[in-house]
Amino acid sequence: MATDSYHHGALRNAIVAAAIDEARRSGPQGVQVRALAKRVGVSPAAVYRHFPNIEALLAEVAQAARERLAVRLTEQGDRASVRRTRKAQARERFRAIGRAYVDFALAEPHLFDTAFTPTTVTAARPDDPSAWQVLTEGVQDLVAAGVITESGADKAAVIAWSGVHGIASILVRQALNSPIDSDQAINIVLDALMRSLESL
Amino acid sequence: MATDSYHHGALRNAIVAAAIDEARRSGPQGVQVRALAKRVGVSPAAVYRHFPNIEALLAEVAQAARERLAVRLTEQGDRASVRRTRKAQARERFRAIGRAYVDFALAEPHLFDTAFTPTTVTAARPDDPSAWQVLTEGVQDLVAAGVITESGADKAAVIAWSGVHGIASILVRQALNSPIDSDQAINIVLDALMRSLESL
DNA sequence: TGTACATCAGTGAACGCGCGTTCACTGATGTAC
DNA sequence: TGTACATCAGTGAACGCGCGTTCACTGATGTAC
Repeated sequence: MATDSYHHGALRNAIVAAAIDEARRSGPQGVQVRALAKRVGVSPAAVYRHFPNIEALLAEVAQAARERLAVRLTEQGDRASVRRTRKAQARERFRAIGRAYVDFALAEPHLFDTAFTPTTVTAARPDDPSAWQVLTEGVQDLVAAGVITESGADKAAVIAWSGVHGIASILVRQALNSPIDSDQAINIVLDALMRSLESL
Repeated sequence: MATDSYHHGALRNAIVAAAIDEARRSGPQGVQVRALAKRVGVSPAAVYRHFPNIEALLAEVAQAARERLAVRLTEQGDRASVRRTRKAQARERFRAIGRAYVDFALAEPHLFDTAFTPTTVTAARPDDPSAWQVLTEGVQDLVAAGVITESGADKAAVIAWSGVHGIASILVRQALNSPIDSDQAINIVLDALMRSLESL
Protein backbone atom coordinates (compact mmCIF):
# COMPACT_ATOMS: atom_id res chain seq x y z
CA MET A 1 0.00 0.00 0.00
CA ALA A 2 1.73 3.09 -1.24
CA THR A 3 0.37 5.82 1.00
CA ASP A 4 2.63 8.45 -0.52
CA SER A 5 1.76 8.08 -4.21
CA TYR A 6 -0.99 9.87 -6.06
CA HIS A 7 -3.28 6.97 -5.45
CA HIS A 8 -3.27 6.32 -1.77
CA GLY A 9 -4.24 2.69 -2.10
CA ALA A 10 -6.01 2.20 1.19
CA LEU A 11 -7.50 5.61 1.80
CA ARG A 12 -10.82 4.46 3.13
CA ASN A 13 -9.23 2.39 5.88
CA ALA A 14 -6.77 5.17 6.66
CA ILE A 15 -9.60 7.69 7.03
CA VAL A 16 -11.62 5.42 9.29
CA ALA A 17 -8.56 4.66 11.42
CA ALA A 18 -7.71 8.33 11.76
CA ALA A 19 -11.33 9.15 12.53
CA ILE A 20 -11.47 6.54 15.28
CA ASP A 21 -8.30 7.94 16.77
CA GLU A 22 -9.69 11.45 16.59
CA ALA A 23 -12.89 10.30 18.32
CA ARG A 24 -10.74 8.64 20.95
CA ARG A 25 -8.95 11.93 21.57
CA SER A 26 -11.81 14.42 21.32
CA GLY A 27 -15.09 12.60 20.97
CA PRO A 28 -17.59 12.66 18.10
CA GLN A 29 -17.01 16.39 17.55
CA GLY A 30 -13.41 15.59 16.68
CA VAL A 31 -14.41 13.71 13.55
CA GLN A 32 -14.02 16.41 10.87
CA VAL A 33 -13.48 16.13 7.15
CA ARG A 34 -10.72 18.69 6.73
CA ALA A 35 -8.72 17.68 9.77
CA LEU A 36 -8.86 14.01 8.80
CA ALA A 37 -7.85 14.76 5.20
CA LYS A 38 -4.89 16.77 6.40
CA ARG A 39 -3.88 14.10 8.83
CA VAL A 40 -4.04 11.35 6.23
CA GLY A 41 -2.17 13.57 3.75
CA VAL A 42 -4.91 13.98 1.21
CA SER A 43 -7.16 16.79 -0.02
CA PRO A 44 -10.51 17.25 1.73
CA ALA A 45 -12.41 16.37 -1.43
CA ALA A 46 -10.80 12.93 -1.53
CA VAL A 47 -12.84 11.95 1.51
CA TYR A 48 -15.96 12.22 -0.63
CA ARG A 49 -14.77 9.40 -2.84
CA HIS A 50 -15.42 7.08 0.10
CA PHE A 51 -18.18 8.67 2.15
CA PRO A 52 -21.25 10.57 0.95
CA ASN A 53 -20.96 12.93 3.91
CA ILE A 54 -19.49 13.28 7.35
CA GLU A 55 -22.49 11.73 9.08
CA ALA A 56 -21.89 8.46 7.29
CA LEU A 57 -18.29 8.43 8.44
CA LEU A 58 -19.30 9.27 11.99
CA ALA A 59 -21.84 6.46 12.02
CA GLU A 60 -19.08 4.06 11.00
CA VAL A 61 -16.78 5.39 13.72
CA ALA A 62 -19.54 5.02 16.31
CA GLN A 63 -20.08 1.45 15.26
CA ALA A 64 -16.36 0.77 15.48
CA ALA A 65 -16.36 2.21 18.99
CA ARG A 66 -19.22 -0.04 20.02
CA GLU A 67 -17.43 -3.02 18.55
CA ARG A 68 -14.24 -2.20 20.41
CA LEU A 69 -16.24 -2.11 23.59
CA ALA A 70 -17.75 -5.50 22.76
CA VAL A 71 -14.32 -6.97 22.09
CA ARG A 72 -13.09 -5.76 25.46
CA LEU A 73 -16.07 -7.25 27.21
CA THR A 74 -15.39 -10.67 25.71
CA GLU A 75 -11.66 -10.46 26.40
CA GLN A 76 -12.17 -9.59 30.03
CA GLY A 77 -14.97 -12.10 30.42
CA ASP A 78 -12.65 -14.81 29.16
CA ARG A 79 -9.95 -13.63 31.52
CA ALA A 80 -12.17 -14.00 34.59
CA SER A 81 -10.57 -15.96 37.40
CA VAL A 82 -11.34 -19.65 37.55
CA ARG A 83 -13.86 -20.87 40.12
CA ARG A 84 -14.69 -24.30 41.43
CA THR A 85 -18.40 -24.50 40.75
CA ARG A 86 -20.17 -23.74 37.53
CA LYS A 87 -22.38 -21.23 39.28
CA ALA A 88 -19.46 -19.38 40.77
CA GLN A 89 -17.73 -19.43 37.39
CA ALA A 90 -20.70 -17.96 35.56
CA ARG A 91 -21.07 -15.28 38.21
CA GLU A 92 -17.39 -14.43 38.01
CA ARG A 93 -17.49 -14.17 34.25
CA PHE A 94 -20.55 -11.97 34.30
CA ARG A 95 -19.03 -9.68 36.88
CA ALA A 96 -15.85 -9.42 34.80
CA ILE A 97 -17.92 -8.35 31.80
CA GLY A 98 -19.65 -5.70 33.86
CA ARG A 99 -16.37 -4.47 35.23
CA ALA A 100 -14.91 -4.33 31.73
CA TYR A 101 -17.81 -2.18 30.57
CA VAL A 102 -17.07 0.44 33.20
CA ASP A 103 -13.32 0.15 32.75
CA PHE A 104 -13.65 0.76 29.03
CA ALA A 105 -15.68 3.90 29.67
CA LEU A 106 -13.07 5.22 32.09
CA ALA A 107 -10.08 4.29 29.92
CA GLU A 108 -11.64 5.67 26.74
CA PRO A 109 -14.22 8.24 27.79
CA HIS A 110 -14.46 9.91 24.39
CA LEU A 111 -14.74 6.63 22.56
CA PHE A 112 -17.44 5.60 25.01
CA ASP A 113 -19.26 8.84 24.24
CA THR A 114 -18.84 8.23 20.52
CA ALA A 115 -20.19 4.71 20.81
CA PHE A 116 -23.52 6.05 22.00
CA THR A 117 -23.64 9.31 20.08
CA PRO A 118 -26.87 9.69 18.12
CA THR A 119 -26.30 9.45 14.37
CA THR A 120 -28.74 10.35 11.62
CA VAL A 121 -27.34 7.57 9.44
CA THR A 122 -28.10 4.01 10.54
CA ALA A 123 -25.36 1.41 10.35
CA ALA A 124 -25.15 -0.61 7.15
CA ARG A 125 -24.58 -3.82 9.09
CA PRO A 126 -25.30 -4.91 12.65
CA ASP A 127 -22.56 -4.49 15.26
CA ASP A 128 -20.18 -7.43 15.17
CA PRO A 129 -19.38 -8.23 17.86
CA SER A 130 -22.17 -6.47 19.72
CA ALA A 131 -21.85 -5.38 23.34
CA TRP A 132 -25.48 -6.15 23.97
CA GLN A 133 -24.97 -9.63 22.61
CA VAL A 134 -21.90 -10.28 24.77
CA LEU A 135 -23.90 -9.23 27.79
CA THR A 136 -26.81 -11.43 26.76
CA GLU A 137 -24.47 -14.39 26.38
CA GLY A 138 -23.22 -13.73 29.88
CA VAL A 139 -26.80 -13.87 31.07
CA GLN A 140 -27.29 -17.15 29.19
CA ASP A 141 -24.31 -18.54 31.07
CA LEU A 142 -25.96 -17.57 34.33
CA VAL A 143 -29.12 -19.34 33.19
CA ALA A 144 -27.22 -22.46 32.09
CA ALA A 145 -25.41 -22.56 35.43
CA GLY A 146 -28.70 -22.26 37.25
CA VAL A 147 -27.92 -18.93 38.85
CA ILE A 148 -31.03 -17.34 37.39
CA THR A 149 -34.12 -18.76 35.75
CA GLU A 150 -34.64 -18.67 32.02
CA SER A 151 -37.72 -16.53 32.44
CA GLY A 152 -35.62 -13.89 34.18
CA ALA A 153 -33.01 -13.67 31.43
CA ASP A 154 -34.42 -10.68 29.57
CA LYS A 155 -34.92 -8.80 32.78
CA ALA A 156 -31.41 -9.62 33.95
CA ALA A 157 -29.89 -8.17 30.80
CA VAL A 158 -31.78 -4.90 31.15
CA ILE A 159 -30.92 -4.58 34.83
CA ALA A 160 -27.25 -5.33 34.33
CA TRP A 161 -26.88 -3.03 31.39
CA SER A 162 -28.61 -0.17 33.19
CA GLY A 163 -26.36 -0.56 36.20
CA VAL A 164 -23.05 -0.63 34.38
CA HIS A 165 -24.06 1.98 31.83
CA GLY A 166 -25.29 4.20 34.63
CA ILE A 167 -22.21 4.13 36.81
CA ALA A 168 -20.00 4.37 33.72
CA SER A 169 -21.81 7.47 32.45
CA ILE A 170 -21.78 9.11 35.85
CA LEU A 171 -18.08 8.52 36.35
CA VAL A 172 -17.17 9.61 32.84
CA ARG A 173 -19.04 12.89 33.35
CA GLN A 174 -17.32 13.19 36.73
CA ALA A 175 -20.75 13.70 38.18
CA LEU A 176 -20.39 11.40 41.17
CA ASN A 177 -21.38 13.53 44.10
CA SER A 178 -20.63 11.16 46.92
CA PRO A 179 -18.09 10.56 49.68
CA ILE A 180 -17.45 7.23 47.97
CA ASP A 181 -14.60 7.07 45.45
CA SER A 182 -14.86 5.77 41.89
CA ASP A 183 -13.41 2.34 42.42
CA GLN A 184 -15.56 1.67 45.46
CA ALA A 185 -18.60 2.93 43.60
CA ILE A 186 -17.98 0.50 40.76
CA ASN A 187 -17.74 -2.44 43.11
CA ILE A 188 -20.80 -1.36 45.05
CA VAL A 189 -22.83 -1.22 41.85
CA LEU A 190 -21.50 -4.56 40.60
CA ASP A 191 -22.27 -6.18 43.95
CA ALA A 192 -25.77 -4.74 43.94
CA LEU A 193 -26.26 -5.94 40.39
CA MET A 194 -25.26 -9.51 41.18
CA ARG A 195 -27.51 -9.51 44.22
CA SER A 196 -30.52 -8.23 42.37
CA LEU A 197 -30.01 -10.70 39.52
CA GLU A 198 -29.91 -13.63 41.88
CA SER A 199 -33.14 -12.56 43.55
CA LEU A 200 -34.92 -12.56 40.18
CA MET B 1 -39.87 45.57 32.03
CA ALA B 2 -39.87 47.24 28.68
CA THR B 3 -38.45 44.57 26.38
CA ASP B 4 -38.95 46.76 23.33
CA SER B 5 -37.05 49.86 24.37
CA TYR B 6 -33.38 50.56 23.87
CA HIS B 7 -32.65 49.25 27.32
CA HIS B 8 -34.20 45.87 27.55
CA GLY B 9 -34.53 45.88 31.28
CA ALA B 10 -34.31 42.19 31.99
CA LEU B 11 -32.00 41.02 29.27
CA ARG B 12 -29.99 38.62 31.36
CA ASN B 13 -33.05 36.68 32.45
CA ALA B 14 -34.46 36.75 28.94
CA ILE B 15 -31.23 35.33 27.51
CA VAL B 16 -31.07 32.56 30.09
CA ALA B 17 -34.74 31.70 29.54
CA ALA B 18 -34.26 31.59 25.76
CA ALA B 19 -31.10 29.53 26.18
CA ILE B 20 -32.86 27.00 28.38
CA ASP B 21 -35.63 26.71 25.83
CA GLU B 22 -33.09 26.27 23.05
CA ALA B 23 -31.33 23.56 25.04
CA ARG B 24 -34.70 21.93 25.58
CA ARG B 25 -35.29 21.88 21.83
CA SER B 26 -31.83 21.02 20.52
CA GLY B 27 -29.50 20.22 23.38
CA PRO B 28 -26.32 21.98 24.48
CA GLN B 29 -25.29 22.60 20.85
CA GLY B 30 -28.38 24.72 20.42
CA VAL B 31 -27.14 27.34 22.87
CA GLN B 32 -25.59 29.91 20.50
CA VAL B 33 -24.88 33.60 20.95
CA ARG B 34 -26.22 34.89 17.66
CA ALA B 35 -29.38 32.80 17.60
CA LEU B 36 -30.22 33.77 21.17
CA ALA B 37 -29.59 37.45 20.50
CA LYS B 38 -31.86 37.35 17.48
CA ARG B 39 -34.55 35.52 19.38
CA VAL B 40 -34.48 37.97 22.27
CA GLY B 41 -34.44 40.87 19.80
CA VAL B 42 -31.04 42.24 20.63
CA SER B 43 -27.68 42.52 18.90
CA PRO B 44 -25.18 39.67 19.45
CA ALA B 45 -22.77 41.95 21.25
CA ALA B 46 -25.36 42.73 23.92
CA VAL B 47 -24.98 39.20 25.20
CA TYR B 48 -21.43 40.06 26.25
CA ARG B 49 -22.73 42.65 28.70
CA HIS B 50 -24.00 39.74 30.79
CA PHE B 51 -21.75 36.78 30.04
CA PRO B 52 -17.99 36.73 29.46
CA ASN B 53 -18.42 34.01 26.84
CA ILE B 54 -20.76 31.33 25.67
CA GLU B 55 -19.29 28.68 27.96
CA ALA B 56 -20.37 30.67 31.01
CA LEU B 57 -23.90 30.87 29.66
CA LEU B 58 -23.95 27.18 28.85
CA ALA B 59 -22.78 26.33 32.36
CA GLU B 60 -25.67 28.32 33.75
CA VAL B 61 -28.12 26.58 31.45
CA ALA B 62 -26.76 23.18 32.46
CA GLN B 63 -27.20 24.06 36.09
CA ALA B 64 -30.76 25.23 35.44
CA ALA B 65 -31.46 21.91 33.72
CA ARG B 66 -30.13 19.99 36.70
CA GLU B 67 -32.24 22.10 39.02
CA ARG B 68 -35.36 21.48 36.96
CA LEU B 69 -34.70 17.80 37.23
CA ALA B 70 -34.32 18.14 41.00
CA VAL B 71 -37.59 20.04 41.26
CA ARG B 72 -39.37 17.30 39.37
CA LEU B 73 -37.92 14.63 41.61
CA THR B 74 -39.23 16.39 44.72
CA GLU B 75 -42.62 17.06 43.16
CA GLN B 76 -43.12 13.48 42.14
CA GLY B 77 -41.72 12.18 45.42
CA ASP B 78 -44.27 14.28 47.29
CA ARG B 79 -47.00 12.99 45.01
CA ALA B 80 -46.25 9.36 45.81
CA SER B 81 -49.31 7.36 46.80
CA VAL B 82 -50.00 7.03 50.51
CA ARG B 83 -49.15 3.79 52.25
CA ARG B 84 -50.10 2.35 55.61
CA THR B 85 -46.73 1.69 57.16
CA ARG B 86 -43.82 4.05 57.36
CA LYS B 87 -41.60 1.54 55.61
CA ALA B 88 -43.98 1.15 52.72
CA GLN B 89 -44.34 4.92 52.52
CA ALA B 90 -40.59 5.52 52.33
CA ARG B 91 -40.25 2.84 49.70
CA GLU B 92 -43.07 4.30 47.65
CA ARG B 93 -41.60 7.75 47.84
CA PHE B 94 -38.17 6.56 46.83
CA ARG B 95 -39.56 4.64 43.90
CA ALA B 96 -41.50 7.70 42.76
CA ILE B 97 -38.30 9.72 42.79
CA GLY B 98 -36.56 7.10 40.69
CA ARG B 99 -39.44 6.96 38.29
CA ALA B 100 -39.46 10.76 38.02
CA TYR B 101 -35.76 10.73 37.12
CA VAL B 102 -36.37 8.46 34.15
CA ASP B 103 -39.58 10.25 33.17
CA PHE B 104 -37.79 13.57 33.10
CA ALA B 105 -35.13 12.16 30.81
CA LEU B 106 -37.76 10.79 28.43
CA ALA B 107 -39.92 13.90 28.49
CA GLU B 108 -36.98 16.28 28.06
CA PRO B 109 -34.18 14.30 26.45
CA HIS B 110 -32.20 17.34 25.32
CA LEU B 111 -32.50 19.04 28.67
CA PHE B 112 -31.38 15.81 30.30
CA ASP B 113 -28.37 15.79 27.98
CA THR B 114 -27.67 19.41 28.79
CA ALA B 115 -27.85 18.78 32.52
CA PHE B 116 -24.89 16.43 32.25
CA THR B 117 -22.96 18.08 29.47
CA PRO B 118 -19.34 18.73 30.44
CA THR B 119 -18.62 22.44 30.84
CA THR B 120 -15.23 24.12 31.13
CA VAL B 121 -16.69 26.72 33.47
CA THR B 122 -17.69 25.54 36.93
CA ALA B 123 -20.94 26.78 38.45
CA ALA B 124 -20.74 29.90 40.59
CA ARG B 125 -23.04 28.39 43.19
CA PRO B 126 -24.05 24.83 44.08
CA ASP B 127 -27.19 23.37 42.48
CA ASP B 128 -30.28 24.40 44.40
CA PRO B 129 -32.17 22.22 44.60
CA SER B 130 -29.77 19.41 43.73
CA ALA B 131 -30.93 16.12 42.23
CA TRP B 132 -28.25 14.27 44.14
CA GLN B 133 -29.48 15.82 47.35
CA VAL B 134 -33.12 14.92 46.69
CA LEU B 135 -32.04 11.37 46.08
CA THR B 136 -29.94 11.35 49.24
CA GLU B 137 -32.89 12.62 51.23
CA GLY B 138 -34.97 9.79 49.83
CA VAL B 139 -32.31 7.40 51.07
CA GLN B 140 -32.39 9.08 54.49
CA ASP B 141 -36.13 8.43 54.58
CA LEU B 142 -35.47 4.78 53.91
CA VAL B 143 -32.95 4.75 56.75
CA ALA B 144 -35.33 6.56 59.13
CA ALA B 145 -38.08 4.11 58.27
CA GLY B 146 -35.75 1.21 58.96
CA VAL B 147 -35.81 -0.11 55.39
CA ILE B 148 -32.03 0.10 55.12
CA THR B 149 -29.29 0.56 57.69
CA GLU B 150 -27.53 3.85 58.14
CA SER B 151 -24.21 2.30 57.16
CA GLY B 152 -25.70 1.35 53.81
CA ALA B 153 -26.96 4.83 52.98
CA ASP B 154 -24.03 5.99 50.86
CA LYS B 155 -24.04 2.75 48.94
CA ALA B 156 -27.77 2.94 48.39
CA ALA B 157 -27.50 6.38 46.84
CA VAL B 158 -24.81 5.27 44.39
CA ILE B 159 -26.70 2.14 43.44
CA ALA B 160 -29.97 3.94 42.92
CA TRP B 161 -28.48 6.75 40.94
CA SER B 162 -26.57 4.36 38.68
CA GLY B 163 -29.69 2.38 37.98
CA VAL B 164 -31.97 5.25 37.09
CA HIS B 165 -29.28 7.20 35.25
CA GLY B 166 -28.39 4.07 33.31
CA ILE B 167 -31.84 3.15 32.10
CA ALA B 168 -32.60 6.81 31.44
CA SER B 169 -29.48 7.24 29.29
CA ILE B 170 -30.09 4.04 27.40
CA LEU B 171 -33.70 4.91 26.63
CA VAL B 172 -32.87 8.48 25.66
CA ARG B 173 -30.27 7.24 23.21
CA GLN B 174 -32.79 4.71 21.98
CA ALA B 175 -30.14 2.09 22.53
CA LEU B 176 -32.31 -0.50 24.25
CA ASN B 177 -31.69 -3.66 22.32
CA SER B 178 -34.16 -5.94 23.97
CA PRO B 179 -37.52 -7.60 23.36
CA ILE B 180 -38.68 -5.66 26.42
CA ASP B 181 -40.35 -2.30 25.83
CA SER B 182 -39.36 0.98 27.50
CA ASP B 183 -42.03 1.09 30.15
CA GLN B 184 -41.46 -2.47 31.23
CA ALA B 185 -37.73 -1.88 31.29
CA ILE B 186 -38.14 1.08 33.63
CA ASN B 187 -40.23 -0.95 36.06
CA ILE B 188 -37.86 -3.88 35.91
CA VAL B 189 -34.95 -1.62 36.80
CA LEU B 190 -36.86 0.13 39.59
CA ASP B 191 -37.92 -3.23 41.03
CA ALA B 192 -34.36 -4.53 40.88
CA LEU B 193 -33.15 -1.35 42.54
CA MET B 194 -35.56 -1.61 45.43
CA ARG B 195 -34.66 -5.26 45.91
CA SER B 196 -30.95 -4.65 45.95
CA LEU B 197 -31.28 -1.73 48.37
CA GLU B 198 -33.23 -3.82 50.83
CA SER B 199 -30.60 -6.52 50.77
CA LEU B 200 -27.89 -4.02 51.72
C1' DT C 1 5.14 -7.44 -25.49
C1' DG C 2 3.74 -2.86 -26.47
C1' DT C 3 0.31 0.62 -26.95
C1' DA C 4 -4.46 3.00 -26.72
C1' DC C 5 -7.81 3.89 -23.77
C1' DA C 6 -11.40 3.68 -20.13
C1' DT C 7 -11.69 4.08 -15.34
C1' DC C 8 -11.66 6.39 -11.29
C1' DA C 9 -9.06 7.89 -7.05
C1' DG C 10 -7.01 11.75 -6.32
C1' DT C 11 -6.15 17.45 -6.63
C1' DG C 12 -6.81 22.46 -5.94
C1' DA C 13 -9.44 26.08 -5.58
C1' DA C 14 -13.43 27.97 -4.32
C1' DC C 15 -18.35 28.28 -2.43
C1' DG C 16 -21.35 29.89 1.25
C1' DC C 17 -22.26 29.69 5.82
C1' DG C 18 -22.49 30.46 10.65
C1' DC C 19 -19.88 30.71 14.46
C1' DG C 20 -17.85 33.51 18.73
C1' DT C 21 -15.98 37.68 19.63
C1' DT C 22 -14.23 42.85 19.28
C1' DC C 23 -14.66 47.72 19.12
C1' DA C 24 -15.86 52.40 18.68
C1' DC C 25 -20.17 54.19 19.22
C1' DT C 26 -24.95 55.83 20.96
C1' DG C 27 -28.87 56.53 23.59
C1' DA C 28 -31.59 55.89 27.89
C1' DT C 29 -31.40 56.09 32.81
C1' DG C 30 -30.86 57.87 37.33
C1' DT C 31 -28.39 60.74 40.50
C1' DA C 32 -26.22 65.17 42.32
C1' DC C 33 -26.78 69.77 42.77
C1' DT D 1 -38.26 71.08 40.26
C1' DG D 2 -35.10 71.44 36.51
C1' DT D 3 -30.72 70.60 34.47
C1' DA D 4 -25.74 68.63 33.81
C1' DC D 5 -23.52 64.70 33.75
C1' DA D 6 -21.73 60.03 34.78
C1' DT D 7 -22.96 55.46 33.95
C1' DC D 8 -23.56 51.64 31.37
C1' DA D 9 -26.74 48.62 28.60
C1' DG D 10 -27.37 48.59 24.25
C1' DT D 11 -26.00 49.05 18.63
C1' DG D 12 -23.88 48.02 14.11
C1' DA D 13 -20.43 46.63 11.57
C1' DA D 14 -16.72 43.97 11.05
C1' DC D 15 -12.99 40.42 12.28
C1' DG D 16 -11.07 35.88 11.40
C1' DC D 17 -11.93 31.32 11.44
C1' DG D 18 -13.13 26.69 10.33
C1' DC D 19 -16.59 24.05 8.80
C1' DG D 20 -18.82 20.70 5.05
C1' DT D 21 -19.26 20.42 0.41
C1' DT D 22 -18.82 21.20 -4.99
C1' DC D 23 -16.64 21.07 -9.36
C1' DA D 24 -13.78 20.92 -13.27
C1' DC D 25 -9.55 18.84 -13.52
C1' DT D 26 -5.40 15.47 -13.59
C1' DG D 27 -2.65 11.63 -13.17
C1' DA D 28 -1.98 6.66 -12.10
C1' DT D 29 -3.73 2.11 -12.91
C1' DG D 30 -5.13 -1.92 -15.29
C1' DT D 31 -7.27 -4.04 -19.23
C1' DA D 32 -8.21 -5.02 -24.30
C1' DC D 33 -6.21 -5.72 -28.45
